[in-house]
Amino acid sequence: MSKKNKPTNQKVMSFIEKARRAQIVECAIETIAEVGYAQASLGQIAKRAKISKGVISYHFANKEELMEQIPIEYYKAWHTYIFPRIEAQKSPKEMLRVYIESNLTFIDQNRQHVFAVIEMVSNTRTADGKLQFAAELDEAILLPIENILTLGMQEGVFREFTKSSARVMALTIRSAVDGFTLELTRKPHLDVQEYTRELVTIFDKSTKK
Amino acid sequence: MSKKNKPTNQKVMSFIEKARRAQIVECAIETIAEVGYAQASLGQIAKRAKISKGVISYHFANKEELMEQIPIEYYKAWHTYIFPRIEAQKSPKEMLRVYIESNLTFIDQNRQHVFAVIEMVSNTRTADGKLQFAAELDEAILLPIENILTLGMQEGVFREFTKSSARVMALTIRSAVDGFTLELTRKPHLDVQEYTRELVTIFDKSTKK
Amino acid sequence: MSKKNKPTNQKVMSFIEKARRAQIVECAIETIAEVGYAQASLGQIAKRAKISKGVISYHFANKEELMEQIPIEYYKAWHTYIFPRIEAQKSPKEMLRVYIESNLTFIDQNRQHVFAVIEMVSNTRTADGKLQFAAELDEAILLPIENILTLGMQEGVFREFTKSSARVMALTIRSAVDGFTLELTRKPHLDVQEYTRELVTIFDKSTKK
Amino acid sequence: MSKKNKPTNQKVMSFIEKARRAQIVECAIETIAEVGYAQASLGQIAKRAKISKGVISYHFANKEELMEQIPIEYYKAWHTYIFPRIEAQKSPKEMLRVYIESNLTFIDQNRQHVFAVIEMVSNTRTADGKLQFAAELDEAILLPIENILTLGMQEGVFREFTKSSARVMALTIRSAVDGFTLELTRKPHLDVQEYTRELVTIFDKSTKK
DNA sequence: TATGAATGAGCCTTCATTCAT
DNA sequence: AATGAATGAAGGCTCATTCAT
Repeated sequence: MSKKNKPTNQKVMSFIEKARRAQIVECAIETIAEVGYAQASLGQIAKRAKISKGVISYHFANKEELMEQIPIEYYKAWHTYIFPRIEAQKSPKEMLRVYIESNLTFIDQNRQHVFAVIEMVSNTRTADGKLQFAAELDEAILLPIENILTLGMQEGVFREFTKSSARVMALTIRSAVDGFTLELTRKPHLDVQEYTRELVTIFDKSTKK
Repeated sequence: MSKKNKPTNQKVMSFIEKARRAQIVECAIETIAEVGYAQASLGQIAKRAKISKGVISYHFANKEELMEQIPIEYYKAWHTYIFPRIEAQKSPKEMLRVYIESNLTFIDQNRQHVFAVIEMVSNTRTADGKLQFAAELDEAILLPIENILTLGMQEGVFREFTKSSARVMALTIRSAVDGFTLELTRKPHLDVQEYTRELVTIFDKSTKK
Repeated sequence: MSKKNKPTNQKVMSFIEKARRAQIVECAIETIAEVGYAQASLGQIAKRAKISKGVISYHFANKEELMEQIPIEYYKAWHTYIFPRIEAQKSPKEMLRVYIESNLTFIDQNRQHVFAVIEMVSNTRTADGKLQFAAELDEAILLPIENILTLGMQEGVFREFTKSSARVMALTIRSAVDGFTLELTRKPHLDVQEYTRELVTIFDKSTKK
Repeated sequence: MSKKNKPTNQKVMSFIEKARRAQIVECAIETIAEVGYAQASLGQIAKRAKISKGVISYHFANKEELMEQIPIEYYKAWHTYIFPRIEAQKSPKEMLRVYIESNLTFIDQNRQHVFAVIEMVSNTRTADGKLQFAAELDEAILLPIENILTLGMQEGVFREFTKSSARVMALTIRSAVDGFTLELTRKPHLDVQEYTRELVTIFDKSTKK
């Protein structure tokens, strides 16, 4: 994944160490959100964190390791927020509604972080030029949607989906959520509730029997 | 838009000059598509084009002017491809189908260019950190969808749309198309026809009365 | 003066920082003195200082900030050297003699620095092509001469001077000093004492009643 | 003088060739006068001359050869203007007055050319970093003054001068003339006649017995 | 003779990274 | 655990020069 092998000896981190890393990651997120990935140099990040550049290098093996934390942290927070809400629902139709609602709410409440992740995903590459997080992260994000669709189909409340048509449906829902993010970036005063209602309607209709 | 005023005196370009510029733009597209926007330095582009770095500076005032050509050319080609096909349709429903079909076909046939534009859109910023093309380009792309939706509503074949719900619908369709692009990048052997059919189905259902 | 606003927040510099900057400025002076302003690239300066190019950028915001130090330091040193000597004199005639003597001595003892400043003055331009230091620095240098002339006239030991004829006289004295500098550059083994005596004689005669 | 040996086979130049070279030199003078030596690239000069950059390279072996013409042409014109006027005088005192007067007039009437020469003299270096024209040109310019001084001394109208005190006197006069040039650059609306009168007075007094 | 095109060296600057303290 | 200092590679750009046409 990275040029340098990640150290297998996952050092046990002290509490302070963890806190310091978290603080730096936080600053990295803010920086990316404000000036964009390309301008988010270690210098910029350090300045915002009011620490010296060296500190970052001290706590992270390299820039890459720091940047990796951003989607990791994001995914953790996202997972924690989304899943309990979905699992609290009984019907697939409700699950889908809640998936859309909770995603949009989560994005609305974590704008900086979301934006930083988007910046990263579209910028970070492996040595051979492939997009970095695309594959793995996306599967993790698509799977729950596909599961809901499958469940709904089995229960007879959704229309028929083949494996691949379920994937297209899942990708479209996912894209709609990402599209909302971009629109929110462009129009920060967007009426989130209305947008949510519309998306729910759209995907309610398009999954109905 | 740029710090340096764009020269209004569009110099008359010789045929050769035009061809050379086009060739360099082509190489820039390839380079961005392969290594990403951030890594697409003039050096990289020149290497791919097997010319010296200076040649690029000779034909373009600066990197910005070169990069600007990419979405400009893209939008021209897109417009030329999409619109006649839509206008050949009689019903809004057909128009929407053809919008989706022709977009996916166009993307499939211009993968590199599309990808390069996506990279650019998500990377290029103005001096104050705002995304560059977001606003203007997006309106140009969303408007035709909104027009189709409005038309379909007036003709009574689509459900009711308020101005803002039509916009959400349009954004969702647009997002679905962009989502296809990303998926195509990740899975180059994707069954494009099937994907197209599914998207048509999804948005047929979600716009229906 | 410069495109980038000069930071008003004069950062408190550590002793080491000051010393390093001074050392780099010193090397810049040497470099300009040896190869001329046009050839005095950061690379050249760094090579002479046996440091990497980056170090200069680390200590100075940009080349301009480094170069600005040269006349600033020069003027400080010049002022410190010249003025006490003039003020120690009682008569305007002695003041004029000492002005010439101390200037020539100062130049003789700071050949490189003087030369570097001359190079800068005749090379540095503002964006609109005007010579940079010409105006401001020159007034600061001419004024003391004009004051001596005025004083001598009031005391009746110098001939009459109008405001503008005093200026021509001052300019001529200043030019003679600068001319000495150039001659010293061309003939490093010049007899400075004799040259001084002659200049004193010339301007003694030409100011006499 | 130059890195590349000047071709010994001084090709006989056609009239047209001479005219073209003269035109280019003229443009080079204008360019230097307006934007300064450092900014006077072949591109700039070519643009002003409304010819292609290649033309310059075609007519001059390299930039250096072009630039060399500027002081050469200047010296020719200067010589042609100054000497007949001096030789028309009978007494050394008159000669000195006319030397100053005609120099200032010449400078006033050839501002651009004079300024371009100053820029060049202070910028052009040989490979070893020495100022280029300093030596040779200066002797040619100082000698006539020294001759006047010697003559005046022999005729008993000037005070005693040793060889080296005559040189200092000559240098001072020369410096005064150069100082006038700089002042003229800074204050284009200078009263040239008054300045001339003052200089004549100054050097009349300082050479008098 | 003149041109447009191309080259390649050099410039200033930014930045991730290293290291002694 | 943190810092300031230094490095060196790479970036975009300018420019004198070369060359085929």
